Amino acid sequence: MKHETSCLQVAIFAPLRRIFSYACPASGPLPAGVRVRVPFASGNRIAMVLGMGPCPPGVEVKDIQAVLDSTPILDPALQRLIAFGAAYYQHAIGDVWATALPAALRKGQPLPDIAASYHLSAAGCAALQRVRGKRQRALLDALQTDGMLAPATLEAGLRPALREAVRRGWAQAVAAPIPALRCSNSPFHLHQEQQAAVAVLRAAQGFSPILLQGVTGSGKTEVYLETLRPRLEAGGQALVLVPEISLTPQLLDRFAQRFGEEQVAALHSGQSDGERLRTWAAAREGRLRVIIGTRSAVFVPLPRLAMIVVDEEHDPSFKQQTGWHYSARDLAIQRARLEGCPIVLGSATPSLESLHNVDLGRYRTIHLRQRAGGAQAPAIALLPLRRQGLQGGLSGPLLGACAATLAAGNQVLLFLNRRGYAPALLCHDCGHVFHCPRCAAALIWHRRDARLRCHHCGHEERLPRNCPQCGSAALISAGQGTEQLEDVLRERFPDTPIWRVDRDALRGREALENVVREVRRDEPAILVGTQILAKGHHFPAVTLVGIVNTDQGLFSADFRAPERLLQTVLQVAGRAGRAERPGRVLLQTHHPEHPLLQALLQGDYSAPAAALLAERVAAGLPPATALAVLRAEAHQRSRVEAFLQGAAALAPAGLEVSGPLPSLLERRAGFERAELWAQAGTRAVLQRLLSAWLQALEALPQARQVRWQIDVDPLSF
DNA sequence: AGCACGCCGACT
DNA sequence: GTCGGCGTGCTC
Ligand SMILES: [Zn+2]
Ligand SMILES: [Zn+2]
Repeated sequence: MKHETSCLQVAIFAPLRRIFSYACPASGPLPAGVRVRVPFASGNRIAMVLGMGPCPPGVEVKDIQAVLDSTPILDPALQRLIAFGAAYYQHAIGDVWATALPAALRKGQPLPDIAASYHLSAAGCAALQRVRGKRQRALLDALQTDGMLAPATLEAGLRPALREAVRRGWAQAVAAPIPALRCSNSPFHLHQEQQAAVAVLRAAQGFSPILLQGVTGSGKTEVYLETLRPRLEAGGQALVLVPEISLTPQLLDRFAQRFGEEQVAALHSGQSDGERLRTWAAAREGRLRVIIGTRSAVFVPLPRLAMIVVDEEHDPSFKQQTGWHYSARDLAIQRARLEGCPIVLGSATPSLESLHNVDLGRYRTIHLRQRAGGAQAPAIALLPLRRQGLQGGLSGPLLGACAATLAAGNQVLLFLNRRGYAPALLCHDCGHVFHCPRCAAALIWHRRDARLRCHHCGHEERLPRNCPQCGSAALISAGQGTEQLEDVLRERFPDTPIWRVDRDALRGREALENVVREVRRDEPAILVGTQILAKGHHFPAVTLVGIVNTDQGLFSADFRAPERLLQTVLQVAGRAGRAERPGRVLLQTHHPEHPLLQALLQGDYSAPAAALLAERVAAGLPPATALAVLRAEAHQRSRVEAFLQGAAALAPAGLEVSGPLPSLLERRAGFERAELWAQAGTRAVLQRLLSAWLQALEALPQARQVRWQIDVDPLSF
């Protein structure tokens, strides 16, 4: 029997809401943050050491199989961030660790020693004469000619050869020097607001969250660069988070030009495991000064972290939608708090959460209202739709405006957040609607490849010829998608190039870049697209923006829909126009009198956003209160119902629970889905109450009959 | 999450 | 008669 408090406490890299104990190794206790391989169930798994603790009573603990790290792979502040992330989002600690680490480390690969460079040893010189392997030969030659080689710069094919050469003693490790930082000066003259912003941001010390509200084209990136420069020159490192992979290349270019190619790196899920691991390890050793990355980059170790930037902080992509439902933006704020560094949240259309924090005095805020280069804000106007015939969802006036714009030699951008040809196909004779067999949703007609697809599960089928109900061949579509818009426009403007920009049209890596390059040639053209058009790329020759389906955002069951609409309209508007050719934005709507649209006409974000925030406060919704959703799914609706009823009954005093309510998508991939809403006055109180509640839920017998998960601060429903 | 065990449908 | 479908339960 082991001593009471002498067991290793370990988090298995799996979504298990418990900690497991193993015998303390004979060599002594291990520090928290070291990975181990442990026997588990019938096999073995990788796990993270959390510390020492009491041995479980009545269980024969096993010995660990291997210690994978000689020192903790994350510093104490990041370990605390992980612990916070598990506690706040009520998620299994082992899965949180696994999500936070690069895949290679999660799978148990060793942390590479990036600091080491290699040169040829005496034995290697001798071996040079007789070695025959092609790879080995090439490697030794390279070592001889270059004198010194860093694995990170070595072509991938030669890395195994290097490992082999080290093993045989032909190559010898030496600590490579960290390249010196050489900043170039800003090629721009900062306008007065930018200078003021930079002055405030440079002066920020310690934990200090600052919301940078800069209209599109106000030069936020230049403010980031100039703010970071002195901090980097003083030896610091910086973390820049962006919502999407597609936004990294442009930002990476700007940063590399200013701070040097070898000082800056991207980190995102589009990279290979090996590439991510090398970048991660180099950042950890202080060899990289700036990391630009998406969500999971918030966990990259940076020993001299001096500042965090979250760009486009309003973007919902910062919230992970599967597994551990964390918000990278919110964890970035927590990280800044734990590391005691300033954090800048930048956006032209800040989230109501951040605006609320400004109102409460938790964040400072800086405005950039001036556009660089004297560009004008686009004028916004409504196009009321009153019983007029629509052609493929486009009104006569909008088509007319398109024609006029093209005739003047300018470009048009039409925004419609719906892929496919039509969001539904139905029988003209009996009204039968084609539904997904596994989901409670209509199938989307993709006319280009004559298929019906479900956008919620993987289901797809050939376009049917007849109605399965009555046999009629008269099948008609309802509603419009981007494909249909494209067709209508081609017919109406046969001589104008039309670019469809959505996930279906953009097959392949470079597709978007190609379209952007073509469109920037400034010939008259029409861009039709989804969400993708709202992010990143600027189209200077676009002088007309049409929002085709405005009303989708006005009357949605999701209480965040109006906020999204407001942000999307202004973000899309920001893609267009330039100094000598200001843009204009037309919103098609059946509800021109709607207060949100009326407020939008001013072209400013602050006023309508403040109004939406006031509505949320009045309705007791986030960010005025804290919300979590408990979701459950099972093949039998009765099980879901029974679990959620049982859960509601167990809610601790103070936790306001409503439901069960059917989810917005009642059935997905054959699973019936429903949810409970749990609210509390503040996030801290919510966290405390949820912890108690979930502990009780785990003991609930009905819990084993369903798949359940908790989403704290949910963004989509 | 894996993985083993166990109990019912359509195959050699 | 088996092979394998996934529903259920467990992992220090
Ligand atoms: Zn029919
Ligand atoms: Zn489906």
